[in-house]
Amino acid sequence: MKIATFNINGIGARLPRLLEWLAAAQPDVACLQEIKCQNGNFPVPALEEAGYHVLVHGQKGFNGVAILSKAPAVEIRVGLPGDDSDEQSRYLEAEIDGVRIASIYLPNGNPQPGPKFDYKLAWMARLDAHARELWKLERPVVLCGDYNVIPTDEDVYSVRAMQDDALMQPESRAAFRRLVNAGWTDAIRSRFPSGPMYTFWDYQAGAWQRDAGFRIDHLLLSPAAADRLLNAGIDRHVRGQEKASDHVPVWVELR
DNA sequence: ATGCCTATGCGACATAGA
Repeated sequence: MKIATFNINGIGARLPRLLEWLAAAQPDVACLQEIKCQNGNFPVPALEEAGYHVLVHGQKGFNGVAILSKAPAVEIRVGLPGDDSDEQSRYLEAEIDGVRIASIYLPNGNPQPGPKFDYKLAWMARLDAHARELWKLERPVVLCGDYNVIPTDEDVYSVRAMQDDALMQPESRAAFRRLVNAGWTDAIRSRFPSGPMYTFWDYQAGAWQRDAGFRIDHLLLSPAAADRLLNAGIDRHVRGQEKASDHVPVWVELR
């Protein structure tokens, strides 16, 4: 079972690239982030024609997450619990082939300090609380998405260039560590323990050409899922295509 | 110190991203 996460940065601009990647990579499940459209404008027919069931949690203009699956999916949760006043579409959870899977678009948090950074940290605390509930299921769970956290200095092309960014503030990293250290497996670091494993390259200043990237898209596996881990990888080549997203797909294969 | 680029929207620039 191949499960992927892909921040597509706008479905309107990315549909051709997404369809090409689905056809080539053949994921059983694809968790998407930043679809940037309302539910009614998501191209469900084109994706169904490509062989996928579709769950969408959209929003006009910004944010928005979706889950595509070859097998039928049961929608478990729309939106992250813990704050009824939160109207941003950043969390969608489904049960697919006996695996609980979440598509996560964690707030960026810039500029910091400020209200956006406060929202990021509050959102991470809510995610941590919900992850602990999922943990209690003692079943295969995959929490995947754009976490907007650079976990360590090894995950960024330049610590100095990014030192004031919300993505690698000590508070952001501590919150991510608190989540992972509860017992989740960071799939990419499990497979590739060291070295740069970037998942994002900015559109600006030739970041892709000079490999000025960082690792912010993650798949966290519960013990029952980690026991089934066969392989993990990053589809770097996607970033070099015309009209590419600034993120690339990251995936795991479970037995 | 800032912009660099890209996507979206009741567009003709502003906002958000990271």
